[in-house]
Amino acid sequence: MKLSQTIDIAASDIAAPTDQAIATKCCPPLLAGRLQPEDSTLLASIFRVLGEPARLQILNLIAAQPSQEVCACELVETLGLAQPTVSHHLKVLYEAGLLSKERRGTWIYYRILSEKLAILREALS
Amino acid sequence: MKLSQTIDIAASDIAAPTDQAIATKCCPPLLAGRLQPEDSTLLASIFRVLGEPARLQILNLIAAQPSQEVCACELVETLGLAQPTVSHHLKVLYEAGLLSKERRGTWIYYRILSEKLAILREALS
DNA sequence: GATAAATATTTGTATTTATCGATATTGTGA
DNA sequence: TCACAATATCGATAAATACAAATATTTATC
Repeated sequence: MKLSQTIDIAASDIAAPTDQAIATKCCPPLLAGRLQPEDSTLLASIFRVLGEPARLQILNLIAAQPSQEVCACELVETLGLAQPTVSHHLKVLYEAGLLSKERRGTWIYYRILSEKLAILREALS
Repeated sequence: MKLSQTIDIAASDIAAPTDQAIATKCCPPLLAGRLQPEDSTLLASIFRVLGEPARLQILNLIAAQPSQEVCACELVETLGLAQPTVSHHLKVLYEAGLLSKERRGTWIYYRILSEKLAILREALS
């Protein structure tokens, strides 16, 4: 019998699920130096992920937990969105490198990857 | 005869052009405290503005100028986009409170409103 | 006022994306 | 293996938006 395993992986640490991968290091300065066109596309793709209220609420809900993590099932209840919709948003956040996922039995727990947020913060400095 | 006037106004300092106005103070903490649904919509609307490569390049171009400002005509040349498209992006940035505009004769110069960027940075902290 | 230049708006189209129902997949426990 | 629960994927639709051509507006200069 298989016991519950703990597998914690960030999307951007492994091979990207899609062709338009998002590099782990993508820290072009927005307000200093010259931003290359490719870098602007990369940065914009991350900001666009934050451009949805539901996704911001997901990040906020995770950050509000004492455990700093939340399982997908809780999100479905809290956000008032359909399960496929929540799953979609989690995937978008995950593939952007903003979340890590960790399976524990049937449940999957998501955590914030603060590195990516730090990159965005630096880009705004 | 009318001389060139200097009129420097930020979109969010005056009555909003559209119904979905963006408040000047909109600093709900993303990673601390509870984010209200309305706040998430407000924050997302600003992040969405940054979710376009052309708009990030506009901000970067302005920041790269020693004068910290740029006239719209330069942007059209540099970005390689049609003039209406650039005008549209400038309008989006302006109405989001990220840019201020200043008319000097025929030309209009745009500057970055760092306050809004600071709000976003705090939201990511 | 008339003309030319810079910027904004209008309008239409194509693309992207949020949403959800239906269905598939994965893991647990009996 | 079977049934159940959690999550992911598929397919379709509606809404948002980027883009540019055509046009309008604003401003400076004559």
